[in-house]
Amino acid sequence: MAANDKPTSFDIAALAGVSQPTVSRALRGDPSVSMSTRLRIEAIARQLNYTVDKNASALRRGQSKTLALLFFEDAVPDGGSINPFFLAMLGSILRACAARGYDLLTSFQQLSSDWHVDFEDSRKADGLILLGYGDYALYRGREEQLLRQGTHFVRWGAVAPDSAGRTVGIDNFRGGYEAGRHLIAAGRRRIAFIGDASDHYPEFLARYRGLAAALAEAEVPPVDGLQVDALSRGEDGHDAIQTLIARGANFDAIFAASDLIAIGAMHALAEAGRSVPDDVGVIGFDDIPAAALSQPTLTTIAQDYRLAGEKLVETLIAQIAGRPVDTAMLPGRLIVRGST
Amino acid sequence: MAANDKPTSFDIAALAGVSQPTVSRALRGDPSVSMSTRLRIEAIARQLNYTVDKNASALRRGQSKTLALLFFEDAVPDGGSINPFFLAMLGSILRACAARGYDLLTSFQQLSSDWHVDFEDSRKADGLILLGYGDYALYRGREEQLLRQGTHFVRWGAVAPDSAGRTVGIDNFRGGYEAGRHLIAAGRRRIAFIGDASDHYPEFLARYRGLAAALAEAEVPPVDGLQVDALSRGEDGHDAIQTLIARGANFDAIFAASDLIAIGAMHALAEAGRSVPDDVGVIGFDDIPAAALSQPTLTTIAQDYRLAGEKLVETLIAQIAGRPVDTAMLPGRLIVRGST
DNA sequence: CAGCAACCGGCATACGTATTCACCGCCGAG
DNA sequence: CTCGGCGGTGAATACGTATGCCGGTTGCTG
Repeated sequence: MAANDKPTSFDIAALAGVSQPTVSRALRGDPSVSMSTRLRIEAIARQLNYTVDKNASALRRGQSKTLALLFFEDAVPDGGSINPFFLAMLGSILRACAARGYDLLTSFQQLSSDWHVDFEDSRKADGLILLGYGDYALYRGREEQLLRQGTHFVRWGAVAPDSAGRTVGIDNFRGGYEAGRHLIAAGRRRIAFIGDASDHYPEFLARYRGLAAALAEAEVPPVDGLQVDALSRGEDGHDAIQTLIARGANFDAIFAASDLIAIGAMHALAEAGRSVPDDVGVIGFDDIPAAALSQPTLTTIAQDYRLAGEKLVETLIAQIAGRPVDTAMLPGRLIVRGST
Repeated sequence: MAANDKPTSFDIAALAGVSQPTVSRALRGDPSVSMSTRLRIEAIARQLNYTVDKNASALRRGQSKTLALLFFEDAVPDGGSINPFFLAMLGSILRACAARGYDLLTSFQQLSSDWHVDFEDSRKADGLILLGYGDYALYRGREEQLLRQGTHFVRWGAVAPDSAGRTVGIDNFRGGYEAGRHLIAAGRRRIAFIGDASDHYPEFLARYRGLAAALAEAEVPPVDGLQVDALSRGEDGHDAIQTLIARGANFDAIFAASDLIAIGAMHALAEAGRSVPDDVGVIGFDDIPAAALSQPTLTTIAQDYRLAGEKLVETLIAQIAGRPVDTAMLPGRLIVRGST
């Protein structure tokens, strides 16, 4: 070994007086290596600062102990920032991976782009985690391609019955229902929903349906004209409120499909001179960090991103290992703050 | 090739009637392959959905076309969330990597832990990006180890003269100075600084010194007792304000070392019945997304994370390629919003 | 004392790509 | 006509690890 090269298992072997395969076995904890040999090898390895060459290892074993995280964004203005909720998920996914000895590759994808999905193809990753709100129709097709190729993946999103074991998501319907109940219990009767309620965004749609169910249950008569489309940015929420007001809509509460929308909406309400929560109650969805920082602080349905990341990783790894997996539906949790 | 296996360069070669090395050369754009052969090979590769096995490629070439991003956190409460500013940086780093054909591995590190810094050691990455506020003393030593090992890395942080080419950072002193000038121009005279001003956090310290310089320049007499330590969380800012008030300190403006701190501080001010910006002006640092969403919206010194990510990646890649690099100092930009 | 099992560990090789070197044929110059 | 050169390609091999298979040693049993 030249003094400057990274040591290889051959170097260790030479120093330990054994063969290279024995080094490999010893370091991987193979029981067919005696304790004393293992200890000797480990000591030398530590001393030389040896680490397994993951490329060679991955090449030989056919798996890389790496997962890839793909963020999707609908139309990213090029400097645009990512929805904080997904960033929070990133954190918990990272931890879950680390706990299981996996590394994580991260990547952005435009929904419209080709996502060559090079990662598993090129064997850099053993599986894919798909994350992002976005027009469902757009990646429906890609997903089928992944299935055809036998790629391992899990998606965060609306849990559909047809994607068994490949989706982990929150119970959006239930979340919407809880939000509705909370507002109704607070005496609100004319509740507006801000968010796309088409099947292009199945998660938002489920939240809307949950709200509708709560209203029906409480026998609150539905009011027309209280739903406004909005995607996920704060500006969208802001604009939606202006639309409502321009329509002359009469509302005493807002259920926003995401916290970003809700916060944008609160700004618009403040500009319009409506007080939150006195005139209008506002509830969001996600529980992003900014929800606790806004003024007033935002009541919301928290998605447990810690559990979510955990579940995503666990499900994916099980799938890779060929273990049976079942679709996971996680609970949302109502967090009452100042806005209601 | 068994029908179900991923195709290799040998499969392409057989179909194209050439040898495997020719396939490798053709796909890598080596000019020694004739145009007609190249086109034939490319067509077949596309048809078979062939992608280069990155593990084999990395093993053979000794580089992986992958960078690793290491987040540092001082003391992470296990579910804790990451400073949004760094998450924003993550986004821009991702884009910069993608633009240059690099993948990005992401990882958390506790400052106290061993960061075996396995990534470059184990050849999964060609270089490291170090990101995080944190007690400088704690990773000083590790950095020297990296240098000894010849690891390629760049750090985001205070640009020190002794770490030539390995640090990219914002001009914290200048940022603090601008913040001070802005507050003074607004008629503030008793400006409190919230943030650690010891050399354990050189970035915060530089911001503080910038403020001091602005005060001196304007011949505003310094006031004692207007600096309170705070790390980076919102609660720290909140507590710091309470400390100030408990001290009976008389202040008309706050310069917080980070936006999170500033937002926490604004909450504490609201609780204490002080109006922002009427009674107290508040300015932060970073320009995290929540700064535009808080109420009132927060005046701050923006760090251009887009440029920052770009610079980090560019510097690191240059270093890997053996090109000379120089330390980069980026400008901050004052963004005036509602809090001043 | 022979036979056998359990235990350890070595030999050979496979993983898929990139690169070095050698080779062949062809063309133009001398 | 010969030779040098060059464009284009193939053969061989290296990268570092993991693993199937097999052989040797030890200790125990009958």
